[in-house]
Order: sequence, then C-alpha cells, then structure tokens
Amino acid sequence: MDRTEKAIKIDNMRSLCPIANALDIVGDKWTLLVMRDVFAGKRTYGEFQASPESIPTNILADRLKRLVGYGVLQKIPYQQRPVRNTYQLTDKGHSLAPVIREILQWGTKNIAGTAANIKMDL
Amino acid sequence: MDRTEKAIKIDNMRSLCPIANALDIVGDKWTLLVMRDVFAGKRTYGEFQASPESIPTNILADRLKRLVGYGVLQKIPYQQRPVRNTYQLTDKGHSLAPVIREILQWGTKNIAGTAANIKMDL
DNA sequence: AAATAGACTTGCAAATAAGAAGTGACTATC
DNA sequence: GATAGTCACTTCTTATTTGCAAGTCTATTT
Repeated sequence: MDRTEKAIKIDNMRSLCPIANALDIVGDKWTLLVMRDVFAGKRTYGEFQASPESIPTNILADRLKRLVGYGVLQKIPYQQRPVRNTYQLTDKGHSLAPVIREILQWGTKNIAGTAANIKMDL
Repeated sequence: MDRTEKAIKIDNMRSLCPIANALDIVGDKWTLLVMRDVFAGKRTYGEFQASPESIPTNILADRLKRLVGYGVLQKIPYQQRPVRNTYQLTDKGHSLAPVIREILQWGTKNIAGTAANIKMDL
C-alpha cells in the first residue's frame, strides 16, 4: 500500500483473518456494486442511483458514508452554490480493482445470461 | 468454464450485470468465509463451525445449502452409519479461487492488524 | 412566487441474521 | 442396556438490516 495512506482500522474484528475483515467492509449486496459504478466512471449520487439495479436511496447514502469512512472513496465538491459532490477513488479504492475484475470474470463465466457490457477501468 | 458444467441460472436477476449477479450468490458476510475454509482444506460442518468467526449454525446450514444449490460445492458422504458428509469444491467452486485470493490480498494490505496465516489452495 | 433539481433523511413494514436451545441418528461407555 | 456423547442440523425468539415511499433542505431556473 501507498505508505502515505493509513491502513483501515476496524474495531471489534471478528477474527484476524484479512478475508473476514475485508468482507465486513465490502461483503454485502450493494457495496461492490457502487464501486463497480465508480470504476465505470460514475461520480455523483444521482448517477449511482440511476444504475439498473435501483439501489434504495437510504442504502446508497449509507454505503457511500461507509466507503468514505474507510477511506476507499473521498467526497470532493465539484461546485459551490449549490454544493455538489463527487465520490472519487482513493488509492485504497483503486486497489479494489482486481477484486472487482475477478468477480466480473467469475460471474460472466458462471452465471447464465449475464453480459459484461460496461467498460471499466479495471 | 468446463463445458460439462452448466452455468448458474438465477431467477429474478436484478440486472444483466455479472457483478450484480455474482454478488447475489457470494455477496454477503458469510458465504466467502465458508469458501475460504473449503480452500483451506476444511470439509465438514463441524470444521466450518469451529472457525474463529463463530458462524451461527443456522446461517451455516443455509449457506451450505445455497452453495450446493448453485453447484459451487457438492455434498459427498464419506461414511455410512452414521452418515457423515463432506462439502467439496466443484469446478465452479474452484474457479472462485482468484476472487478469494484478491480479497485476501486487499485485506492484508489495507486492513490493520490482519494476518494471512492460513494456508490455502488459491 | 412557484416549480425543479440534486442529495439526501425519515419512518415503517418486511426480510434476514444472531443466539440459544432442541432434535435425531448413531456410537461409546458404564 | 440405559446413559452420556457426538455430529449435523432444525426450530424458536429476538435483534438488526433492508426496501420502499415520502419528505426535507439548499439553491436554481422560469
């Protein structure tokens, strides 16, 4: 990891296993879908909401907050009056690319009727 | 994918995205932890239960049933009287190795205090 | 002044998870 | 041969999380 960046600190770790702890951050139905959208170039709340899976708005707000909290994304304003924000990848976020790439590959190969038609920076 | 194996068929797909569909199979707090154990050589219900994260027994039963249902694991008896089963990787299950490997790497690099001390066939 | 837009927040019912206890098949022990 | 023990679950109850609809807040556009 980039030495200027701090590692994520999780309290009440359920074990010392990196996989278990990673799953406590990204192991749910929506988090990696938001990350997929970020890797696909989406940046704003509205763009995430517009994705075909129709993430509930309260869940989206919660996931963005968590991802920012863990330092995987950063919230950066792109205009004042009214304030509008973008959510952008940090280095930690960027390093999730291989995880998403492998999930994409696994799904494409093993789940009938799926199509990887989004272009991503993976 | 091995051509002798059928692709997973999901009903009510939330989108055509391979990532979204893959997450509907493995995107939760426990499923990939069970898979980690399988890759670490664990085979029986009791061994999965004994892992340090203490998976609730009803959840374990549910996840094993789902994984078998999707053809990611197979339930194979290793003795009669009393019947005792093992859960073993199918080809579809085996092909999850890269996903787990990348999650393991990400967690190890980015989460403080984690240690990849289990040996896995990844 | 009223309507519109983007980014959320709130409230509540429904679904899922957690935790503890119980069951059934069989084996080993007293 | 009754009693205790093991393994692999199942059931029950409570707690937590999700999903959906509606509402709020700030600011702009008409």
